[in-house]
Amino acid sequence: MPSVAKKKATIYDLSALCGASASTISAVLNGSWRERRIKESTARKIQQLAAEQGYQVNLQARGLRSARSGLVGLLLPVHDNRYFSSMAQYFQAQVRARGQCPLVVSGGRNHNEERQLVQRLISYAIDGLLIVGSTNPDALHEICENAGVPHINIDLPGNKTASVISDNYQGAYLLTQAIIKQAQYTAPVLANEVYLFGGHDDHASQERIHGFLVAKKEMLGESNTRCICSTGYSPAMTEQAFSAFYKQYKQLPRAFFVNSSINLEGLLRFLAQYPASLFNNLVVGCYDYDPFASFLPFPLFMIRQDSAAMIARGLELLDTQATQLTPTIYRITPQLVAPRTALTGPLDELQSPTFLKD
Amino acid sequence: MPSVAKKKATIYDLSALCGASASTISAVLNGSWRERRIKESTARKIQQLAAEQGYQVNLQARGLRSARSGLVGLLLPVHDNRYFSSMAQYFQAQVRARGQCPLVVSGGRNHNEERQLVQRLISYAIDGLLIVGSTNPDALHEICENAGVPHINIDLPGNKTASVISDNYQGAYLLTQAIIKQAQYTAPVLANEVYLFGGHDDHASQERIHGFLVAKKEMLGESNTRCICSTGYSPAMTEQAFSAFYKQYKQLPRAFFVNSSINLEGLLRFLAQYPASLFNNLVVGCYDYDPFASFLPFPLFMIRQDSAAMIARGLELLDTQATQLTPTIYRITPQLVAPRTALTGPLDELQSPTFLKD
DNA sequence: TTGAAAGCGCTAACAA
DNA sequence: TTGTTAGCGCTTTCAA
Repeated sequence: MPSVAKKKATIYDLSALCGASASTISAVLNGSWRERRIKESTARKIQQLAAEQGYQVNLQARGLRSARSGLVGLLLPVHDNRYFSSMAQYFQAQVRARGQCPLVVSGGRNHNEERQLVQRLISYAIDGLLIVGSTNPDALHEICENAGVPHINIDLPGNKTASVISDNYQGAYLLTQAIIKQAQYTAPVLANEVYLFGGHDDHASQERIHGFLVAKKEMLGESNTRCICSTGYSPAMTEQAFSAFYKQYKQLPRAFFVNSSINLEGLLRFLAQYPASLFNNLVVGCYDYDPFASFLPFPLFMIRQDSAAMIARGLELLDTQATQLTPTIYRITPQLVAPRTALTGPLDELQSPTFLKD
Repeated sequence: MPSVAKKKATIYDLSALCGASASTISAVLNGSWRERRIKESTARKIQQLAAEQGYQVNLQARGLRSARSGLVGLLLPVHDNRYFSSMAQYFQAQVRARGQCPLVVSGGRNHNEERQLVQRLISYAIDGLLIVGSTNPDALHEICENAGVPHINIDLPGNKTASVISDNYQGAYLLTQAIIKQAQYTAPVLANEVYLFGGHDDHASQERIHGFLVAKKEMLGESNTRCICSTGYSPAMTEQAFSAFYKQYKQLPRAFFVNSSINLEGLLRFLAQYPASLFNNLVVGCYDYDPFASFLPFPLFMIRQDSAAMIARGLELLDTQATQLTPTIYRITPQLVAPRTALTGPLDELQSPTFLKD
């Protein structure tokens, strides 16, 4: 660097410049000056001086002294996904509005990685943590609990602290009804022609499978097989699942339910290997919403989970967190989205940027 | 909390427990013990003790003392976008691999917000910052420079520090060629039937417009109008742009180039208002890649920018940052993606999670 | 090979 | 209404 970085001003520098003591400066600059009964005029003077000098608090020092950092953590499974990244978007806005700083990390659905990240965040003295979609939230709970860090589970519930989740049963029920009805427009549908792809051993999947089975039974009666194909949480593994199915049955099911947009991506990888004309009559449901997916060339019903509400509720709960014997699970109602629907999202709430003028 | 958080162990607690001094403990626990010529056996002993006691460094204290935090910042325009969120994904992985902690924030393309965020990050003593897609990177440069924080521009270049950008001219040239060729399969194409939607006054847009115009001229000759429609950076504004075009011409262009996936979302909002059959012959190019968009029911060519390479180069440069009179701009070649193509992404590099077993 | 001591920049009692 | 003082938990000379 050419102009070597000027050493940053401290409250002592300001103190030397204006004669007030460091503690007065501190109080003025951190907003506690009214309680400290500091004269309005001194406060103004100091604020002006600070501005002139380009003073910036050292938040590490403040955090060290006060044992809180102003950082609020969001632990996601992955960034690269519309559902989770919209959570990040809302989280960032809401945390900033509270005057804190968002710290968004992703653990790649790897439990070890998640543990390490949480440890790390705690080492930075985060003031709170939202844990999204962890497959072992209770282990993370122990870590947070030991460190006295308030934390809430989002999307996948735990048994040790409050959780905010999508109403997976309800969403799956609606989604299943929708795809069956759609398939029935073409021809009557049999119970064993409707499948679910996904279904791991986590809570969300259980509930979705339940909703799927109930809706199916109500509309089509009992089937002799469960019609559930396990995929993984990656596009590649999902592609394999579809390939395997296709190899065995020489076709895809009349209608099927896909557990998330990540799985849906796997379906596309599968489809890409064949001419588009081969799968003309697909009817698909996806438990996730993606604006582009909604316009795919087959009827695709989706569920949009209300990530704004989930984040808002999660942040609220961080403040009120009282440990209960049986921690509450808050269910947030998701929305069924018909094919060819372009919903608005978090980006629509951004301020109009300056280039609007032209 | 029921079991009130045990006060966290400090190096002094460990010191009391094992008789070694705080400075010895410190050296052992931060890895500098070999240089300090501490006996292997004492080191082992202390490490074991620390593990037993569940000791965790206080990174605020370490940071305060050593004037670095181990935090590396990534400032994005928005989270909720495949291009930027894939950057976040790669960034997180690479920063973690370097033993540091990623701090991803988004400024919503609002310059004030960006300034505040950068100030904030600096207050946390970040060790470096990648500035992605800022419309005024040079103003942010001043702030970082004053604080002595190494920083690199990504995606949109600045004049004050090195920048890593997509080769926008080349990408736009290829994309334009592709959509014109595609449209020509149906019938000959005139120069004024091919449009570009997007085009703000930033560097990337300029270069893309240039590539678009050159490719068009080469293939179709000069046209009497420029065929460029300004949209904003939001889906809503883009929808308006398409509506306005449609109102005026009663149709969309034979082939057109859309500046980003955010603009493409605006196109879908427009399309959603009409029956699908009305726009059967669209040929579209999008300067961004989205796996779902690739399977839309019209030929959609896309450009995938190499976010992995951009982030990797950016992080490399952070280490070597020497201010130059004319800071270098590194261009990263993007990839033309044919319709119906499902590329792999950052999620494919994640470790296989444990539930693979079933 | 280790320990003692000073101090990073801030906040919060306690005095004045 | 303001100043003095003692740390927060760590790193880093300097001594031993």
